[in-house]
Amino acid sequence: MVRPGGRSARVQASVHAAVRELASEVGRDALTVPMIAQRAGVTPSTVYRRWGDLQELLSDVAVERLRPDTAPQDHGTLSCDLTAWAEQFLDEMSSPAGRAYIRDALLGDPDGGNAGRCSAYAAEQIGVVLARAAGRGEPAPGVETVIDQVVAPMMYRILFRPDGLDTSYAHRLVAGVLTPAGERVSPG
Amino acid sequence: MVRPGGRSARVQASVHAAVRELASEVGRDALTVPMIAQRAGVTPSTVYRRWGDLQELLSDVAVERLRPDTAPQDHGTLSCDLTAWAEQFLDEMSSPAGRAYIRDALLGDPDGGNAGRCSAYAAEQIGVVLARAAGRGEPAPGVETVIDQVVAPMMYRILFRPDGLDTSYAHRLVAGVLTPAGERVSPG
DNA sequence: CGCCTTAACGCAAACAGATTGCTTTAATGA
DNA sequence: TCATTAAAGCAATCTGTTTGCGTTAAGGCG
Repeated sequence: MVRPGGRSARVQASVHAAVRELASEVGRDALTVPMIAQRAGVTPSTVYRRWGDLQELLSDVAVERLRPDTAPQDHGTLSCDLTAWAEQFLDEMSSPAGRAYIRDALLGDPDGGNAGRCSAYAAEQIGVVLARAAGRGEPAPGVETVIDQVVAPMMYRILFRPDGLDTSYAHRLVAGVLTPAGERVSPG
Repeated sequence: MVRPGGRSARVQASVHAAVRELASEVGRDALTVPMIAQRAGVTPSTVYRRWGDLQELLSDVAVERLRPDTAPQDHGTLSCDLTAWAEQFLDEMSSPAGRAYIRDALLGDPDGGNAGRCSAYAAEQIGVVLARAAGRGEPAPGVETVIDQVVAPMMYRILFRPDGLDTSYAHRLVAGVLTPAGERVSPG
């Protein structure tokens, strides 16, 4: 029996808000469960019983913040749409805050559900862009292809090689996935 | 003034060994610093002073275990070499143990140094394979291209979508990076 | 509308891991 | 061998975590 409404919902909202507030006040690394509980007007045991530990709570909050709040903008062509989306994605995700959210989402995630949700967000956004292109009659790759050739390389570098990432890298990846291979140049 | 030898080295080796032993005995999630310290014949404060916290210690150990112990085998052609390497990489990294190591390496890694080291290991192995191909006179892509189109997609799926990964996925990725784009099929 | 069941929360005590000042050991260089 | 000092040991303290039990209130039902 799950109880999604009423007091439980208020506690969840209050705790999430407390995490966001305190993270911006004292910094993410200084967060503790008792501190969050006090700000949320809740006892620590409530947090531990619901989320298990600090990492799972942070993972929960991170996934919410990584959820796109709006559909990708329509620039008229697949190339422009994908480029703009990739540019924004890289920009947001490679920032210190973005990297912290990604790490948190991956971290406190025993069953992989939160990570899967993050990936689903990106896939959904890309799906919108590609469906739009199909509606225009433009030839377009599949969602999985874009994930493999655009999202995955950006995410890999964000996580494993944070240095030297810039807009032109996103541009090269998008160009690569849209360009017939003969004319392609190395994205390195 | 750093002291890499003598007692410090013994403590480091002893603690690392304790982590590996205990991880296989009681499971990674049950590890605690006091437990590790006792097994290593060391006081907890020593571990905290040297590694900061449990996550950084586990990150340290994880990176060591992710280091390849041998050069990629030579199968005679670039295609075979890369395929075999990618297959083994995916196999090792997508296992529960492999995923735990990757997560640990990413996790307790404030400055990104450990994650960078992991990426460098892969780049080095790929570099060997590609240099071998060049020695044979085979045409070969650059290391960065292979990382973008083979390593990154595998790692992305290991971290964000652990389901449905198999050998054929690695094969498709390698085929994709070695095949002139006109004849390419979608890797999805 | 009010009662019943029980999930979820509050409280507080007990526990365990993390931190720190001070002392002691031993690695390095002269 | 001696002087220096990084690193380890020890122990007290502090803070975060866990848990048993009583209380509150959400959701279901007559």
